[in-house]
This record gives sequence, C-alpha cells and structure tokens, in this order.
Amino acid sequence: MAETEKTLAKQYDPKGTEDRVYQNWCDKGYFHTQIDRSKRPFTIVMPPPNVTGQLHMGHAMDETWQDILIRYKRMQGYAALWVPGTDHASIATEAKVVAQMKEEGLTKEMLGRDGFLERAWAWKNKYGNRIVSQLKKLGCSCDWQRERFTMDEGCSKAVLDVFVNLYNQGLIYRGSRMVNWCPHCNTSISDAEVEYEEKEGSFWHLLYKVKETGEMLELATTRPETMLGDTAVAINTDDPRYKHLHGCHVILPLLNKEIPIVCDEHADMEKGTGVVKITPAHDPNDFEVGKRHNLPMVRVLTYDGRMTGPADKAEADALRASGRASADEPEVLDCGKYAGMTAMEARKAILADLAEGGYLKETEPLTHEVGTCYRCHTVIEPMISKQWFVKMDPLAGPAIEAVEKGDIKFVPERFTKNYINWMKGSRDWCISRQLWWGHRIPAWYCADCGETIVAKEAPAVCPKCGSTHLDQDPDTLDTWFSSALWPFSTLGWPDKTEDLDFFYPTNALVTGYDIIGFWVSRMIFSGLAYTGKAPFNTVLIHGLVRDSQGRKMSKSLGNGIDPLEVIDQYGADALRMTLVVGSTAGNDMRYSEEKVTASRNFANKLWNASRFVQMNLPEGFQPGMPDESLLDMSDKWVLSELANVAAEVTANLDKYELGLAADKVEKFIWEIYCDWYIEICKSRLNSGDETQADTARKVLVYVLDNALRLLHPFMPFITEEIYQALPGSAETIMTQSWPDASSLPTWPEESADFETMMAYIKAVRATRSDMNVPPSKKTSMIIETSAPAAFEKGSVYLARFAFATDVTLTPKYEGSTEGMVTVVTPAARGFIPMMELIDREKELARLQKELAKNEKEVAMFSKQLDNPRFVEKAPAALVEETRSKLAAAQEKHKGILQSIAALS
RNA sequence: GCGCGGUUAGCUCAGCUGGUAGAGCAUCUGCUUGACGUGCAGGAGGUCACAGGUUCGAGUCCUGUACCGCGCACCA
Repeated sequence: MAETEKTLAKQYDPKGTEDRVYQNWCDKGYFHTQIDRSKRPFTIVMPPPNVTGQLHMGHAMDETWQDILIRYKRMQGYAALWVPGTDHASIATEAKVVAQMKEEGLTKEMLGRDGFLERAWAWKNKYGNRIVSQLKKLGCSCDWQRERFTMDEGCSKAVLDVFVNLYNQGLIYRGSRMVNWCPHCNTSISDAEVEYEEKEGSFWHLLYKVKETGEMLELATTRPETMLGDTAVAINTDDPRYKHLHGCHVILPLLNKEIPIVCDEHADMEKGTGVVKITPAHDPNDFEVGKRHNLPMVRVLTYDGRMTGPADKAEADALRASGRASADEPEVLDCGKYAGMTAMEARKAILADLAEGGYLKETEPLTHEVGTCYRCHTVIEPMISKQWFVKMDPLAGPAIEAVEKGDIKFVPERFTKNYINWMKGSRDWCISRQLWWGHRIPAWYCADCGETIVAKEAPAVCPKCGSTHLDQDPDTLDTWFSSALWPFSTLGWPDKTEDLDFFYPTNALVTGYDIIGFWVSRMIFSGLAYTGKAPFNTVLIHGLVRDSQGRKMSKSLGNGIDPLEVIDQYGADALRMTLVVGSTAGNDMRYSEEKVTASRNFANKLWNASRFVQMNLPEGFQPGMPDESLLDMSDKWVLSELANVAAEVTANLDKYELGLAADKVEKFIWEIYCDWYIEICKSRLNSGDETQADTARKVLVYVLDNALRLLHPFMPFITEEIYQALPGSAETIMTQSWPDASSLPTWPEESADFETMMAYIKAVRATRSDMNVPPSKKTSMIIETSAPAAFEKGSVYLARFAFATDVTLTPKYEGSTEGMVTVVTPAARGFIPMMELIDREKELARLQKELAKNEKEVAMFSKQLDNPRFVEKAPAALVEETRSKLAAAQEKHKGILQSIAALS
C-alpha cells in the first residue's frame, strides 16, 4: 500500500512486504524495551533454540504464540519484553562438530581440548545466526539488543555462582553412582534424557549350580554377557521353593566363582523362577541390592561398551593401590577370552560357552522396553561412574508447593499433575557430562592429597596441603543446568541489575509438553532456590505440530515441513495464523497445506477490503468518528459489533485462548466488515449524498483501524502494511493502543433492528436462491411487519440485497397474495410478486419443508415451556427468552400456513 | 501396573462457567454484483464412541466400558 492507488495489486504480496516491514521495525527500535517505571512489565523469555539448529514447525508455533502475547501486551501499554537467545546444546553440538571433524579424519583427541573448543566456537559463530534470522522471518518482536547465549559471559557467571553455592550448601555432590551411560556419545546422561523404546530381545534361562546341595538353580536374564560381573543370586525370603537355600552359595559358571545366595525383596516370587542374578555394576536394581547386602561390585564393561581386559583391570587396581580410589569404586574384571569384545560379541560367545557347559536351559523370545539415548538412540548402558549430582529432595519440595499454591499456573491445568508427578519421582540429577562443549565444572583436585576444591576461579594452591599440583575436572555440565537459570540469568542475575529488578519474575513461559521435565521443572526449582521467586506465573503449554497424517515430524521419516518454505510461498502471516486458529493449549495439531491456503486467502481478503476503502477515500480525507447524529443503523451495528469482538478477543487472550481469539477477529473482519458492512457502504458511497458518503468513509476507516489492531498480534506484517497506508495513521501499528471494549460505543437497539433486517434479507436470498431466481430479476415487495423502524431505516439496503425495486411497508397486508411468493421471518412477512418467475409446485414444496422445520422449533419451545419445572427452576431471563422465541416461531408458523393456503 | 489425553459433518479440528451443535477444507446450486473468483450468495451433510447417573435441561458435570494415542513405572 505504500505505492500509489493506481498500482495497487489485486493480490497481497507478502514477499515484497515482510522483510521490508521487519527491517523498518528493527531500524526504528520498536523491539527494544526500556525500563519504564510508569508502566507494568510483561516479560517472556524465549525457550532458547539450539544454536546450531534450524527452525522447525514446533519452533514456529512456539514463537508465534509468544509473539502474539508480547504484541498484545505491548499494545495494552505494558513494558513488554521478550528476551531472545540460543542454547549451546552440549551433546547435540559436540556431536555435530565431531562428525564434521571425522570427515577430515580428525578426532577430539588429536585436536586436544583447546583445539576442539576453537572449532566448536567457530561452528557456533557460523551457524548461530541462522536460527536468529529465521526467527526474524517469522516476525518475532524480540528485543534483539538483549539477545543471549547460554555460554555467554553473563550466563556462565550465573552457572558458576549456582554451582559453587549449591556445592557449599551440600546440594551438589560428587559420587560413584549408577548412571545412564551412552556408549556412542561417550558420556553419562540424566534420567530425563533416557527414552524407552520397544526392542526385540530374548530371555535366556541359565542354570547355576548350588555349592551346598548340588542342585541346579534356574534363573532368567536378558543380558547374559554381564554374568561375569554377577556377585550374588537373589531369592525372596518368603519363597517356599528356596527356603532350604538360605545362606547357601552358587558356583558362577565359566568363572567357577563362588557367590552367595541372598534374600532380597527385589526377587519377585511371581516372576520367572523367582531367582535373580545380581550384577551390581551393570544394573540399577542390582546396584541397590548390592548396597543392601554389601556385595562387591564388579565391572565387566568399558565405557565404550567393550568387555574389560587386563589393562582396564590394571588401571583400576593401580588407582585402588594409590589409596585415591573412593570406597564406592567398583572392581574391574579381566574378562580373559572375552576381553575387548563388544557386548554383543561377548553375548554370543558367552552363550555358546554356557550352552556347551550345559548351563543354558532355554531361550525364550521377548519384546521389552530398552532405554536409549534421546540424542543418538543408542541403547543405554547402566554403569557405575563417578559423576556430579544435584540433590533433588530439598529443591523439589518448594517447587511443588509453588505450583500447588497457585503461584505458578499451567495452561491447560492438567499439566500440573504431570509436573508434580515428575517432580516427586525425580532422583538426584546427574549433571556432569564427559563432553568438552559446555560449562566446565569448577572443581579442582589436588594431585598430592586428593582434596577437592570447588571455586569460581582456579585456586593457586591446595588449601589443605599447599600443593600447586591441581587438576580441573575435565567434565562439563548438562546443557539443562544453564537453561534452568535462563529466566533470570538473561536478566543479569546474579548481579542485582535494574533489568532483573524490573522485569523479573517473568510472566508467561510458552513451551511444549515434551520438555516440562527437562526444563520447566528445573527452572522452577532453580528460580525458587536462587532468586527466592517463582520464575514465571504462567506456563502455557502447546502440543506437537504433526504432519497431515498425524505423524510426528521427524528427520528420519523425512516428513518435516520447513516453515521457511511455507513463509516463502504463503507469507509469515499465513503461517502464523495457521499455527493458531483451531489450536488448543496442550493439544497436538496437524499441519496441512490447506490450512495455510485458507489463512493466505484471509490475508488477501483483508488486503482487498483495505484496497477498497483506500480507493474510496478522496484527497484530503480527514479520518475520525463522525458525530453520532450522522450515524445510520448500519454504522451503529458495525460499531457495536466491533465493541463486542474487542471484548471477546481481549477476554480470550487474557485466558490464553489464542485460537479462539484469532478465530473471532478473522470472523469479524470477513463476515461482518467485508461481507456486510462494506457491501452496505457501497450504496452510500455512490448515493451522491456527500454527508452519507463521508460518514461511511469515516466509519469504514475507523473500524478498519481497530480491526487491524485486533489482528496485529496474529498477523503483524499485513496489518502494519495496511495500517501505515491509512490516512492519519501513526508511524507504526505495533505501539498503538489495543482497542478497549469498555470505551467503544454500542447501540443495542439499532443493532437489533439491523439484525432484524439482515434476517429478512437472508430469508429473501435463500428463497430466491432456492427458486433459482437470478439476481438480475428484481421485484417489488410488500413487507408486513410489526417492527417497521428496522425496515424504514434500511429500505436502501433492501434494494441492493433483497433485489427490491420498491418496498411497501404495512402493519397488516390484506391484499391479494395471488402470484406472490412469501418470505417469512419472525419479525416480518414479505410478499414478492415473482410467481411468474418460478414454479408453483416447487414453491409449495419449499413452503412445506420450511413448515416442517418451523414446527419442530415450535414443538421444542413449547415442550420446554410446558414443563413446569423448567419455568420454575430455569433462570427467569432464559424462560422469557424462550417465550419470545416461541411466540416468534408461532408467528412464523401462521405466516407459512397462510402462504400455503394462498398457493393451493 | 499408575496417570493423562482423544473419540463431534466426508477430512482436519473448535466448542469458555451445562440452555435449540460450529469453522476451514471437500461437495452441490446459482453469480461478467465496478475490493477480492485466493471471491459472493445459498444448500446438503452430525441420535457429539457406547452404557448408566446427576439435572427442568448434558457435546459440556459424575461413574463405568470400548477403541486410538501419550507419559511414567516395571521389565531377572
């Protein structure tokens, strides 16, 4: 619309608009939010996308929802701040860098830590802006001056601060625990990062000989290769089958090693034979059994998934001999002939040997859930490993309480339960990763005395023995450790910044239900523990964007839709609308191109409506609300409707019902403004009555201006483009005030009158359409009505919309109905002489059909009103309403009967 | 095993605190209406999964069943 009227295109062109509009917003600094104590803050921190990632549909939806909220609040006069940023994504990024190096024949070890990090940063710098430019394409109104990165100076400072403090409080500790080990990523991962997948496997039934009695004890296992690490066999104390074996031992096959039979609740009498082999070093349950019975732990697998050999054993023994090994360190077995085999190879070899020795009774096929790494989907190896942990119990309590008290609300509410379950069930959080890309753990170990020093800066000497021989822990922290601090670290915490003071706690957090455990819960307990405040008050949850068949979009399926391609083809506004309309918080939605087309069509509709308005504005047009005395029925109607929709949309947005809100704005613009009001204005604009025309123009512009504001959060580009072309508009719509329904005028009576007339027009149209009367055939008509005001004032429109040549109004028509078709609405009966245009039989049939429909209505209302308990108990207003509906229906009934009689 | 969600028009989905079922797409019938055919007008299409219950009144609240999906736990 920036060009002259003559060159206005018939179709809206998002491509030629969006980048230019966005650039202008940036140039003018509209996205930057200043601290303004005269305003209330409204803050959202963006869930940081992975720095090396690409925008996918999930992001597109997430960012769209956030942008809608931010733009809405900004227009409402809040100091609305949206903090953008990216996440370093330790595992994902490191994996990509390693893969890139592999193509050049390089490994991490070859480059060394510093060399590797150099490459990782280079990678980050190269790809780190891609996601940002993609967010801009979507129209995100983030404050780019406040853009952050989880590994930038400030966030790193926050991480150090938290780590050291928690350590000093005893909430972070280091210990050998059973962790989830990914042999592919070569690192431990947290419980939350394990995904269970169904896999085909087998159940091998083994026989262990009891030393004392000589009998063969049958037990079953899915992991025979770990049997070399068995240090006991467990039975249930109460199991009658094995009472005689209490205190006995079995001989472990292949190793010929004597191990005890222990009684433990873990052995379930109902399952299998009721006997379980115990491998404390390679199974989480067995680890617990081992602790209860003080069993030795024997490790038989290396961290890269192979059977341990002499070198592994020697290394462990040496450590033990040095006295430096902690008591919870497992022993390491030299697996002899199996050493160096992968677990799978060892499984085959060991099974063969067991079978040969007569220790394998049977093999049973089995499908079971196996834990895999959420990043690479390699099967997780439970391993004992020395790692850093966050103690969850003391942190979980307040985090649960904050949600139960209502300080934090989930939308929809049902995810509260999800969250609380997650919080209650979580074990200590393993935060150390055997990776290089990330925040390095601020712990140093004294090579001389073994002292552990945790500090924000590298200590010069060991505080215990004075040695200068200190080595920093090589590991880094879980990515989620830094994202847990995101709502406040991005605002300057731990420093007491003005930003933090003004913008924190934040308001809404918008994210998918899939990361409630990973992220939302950790932000909540972190926020409470470190800032003393819940980091946000509302968590708005959305679902997944699926493909048109309902499948998850995934790389492996190749069914992902690239939001950027959609934007390129249909425009960002169309994509945004697609991701909002028809969506519900917490529910998945399917993406389909048809939806985008529909949204694109809507944009085009709005464009053309605006083009129409623009074309009808004379040189020097002065916008503004006309004097009330000049407003006609249709003006009052459309203005009343505007006030209604403003009220409803505002209410919906306040309840985070974005889909409903978007739908209502769209309907107002299309159905009320375009289909009715613009059409009505056409006759006024061309009437030659300059006062009428000017009034119509003013109202057209006024309503359009307000409608654009209501739509702006959803479709920012096109609304800005049109807004700026309106006469008298400010330099941007972004910061214009949100329409306040309470200060918009309404005229309920005139609106009702107008709708009475609309109903009549619709009835005439339906009748004519039914009779196949072409619009070119105009007729005179007589309208019998008890509400003449509506028709008197609206007679101009009857000509245009009811195809009337001239209209006669009468309270009671007693003339001949010969050759007349009757149109009946509750408030009026129209007699239209067009019988020559139609078929008598057909008209009769149509009336019969209408009669049947009407009778159903009458029956329904009467039935309700005949019920004394309805009249007694239902709200009086409803009863009254039903009465008048019945009366109207009965009136209509009479009218139809008369028409039928006249025809017969 | 525990928990959660879904089941509404041919398809994809809305439907807030219970008051005569909605949209988009598809379909059918008209329309050279000077903003838009990416359009306009009109129509057809639903016993809201099933069975009970509460209520004057249930798609909406309660109980149960079935099928689909998800999460968590277990998995020797």
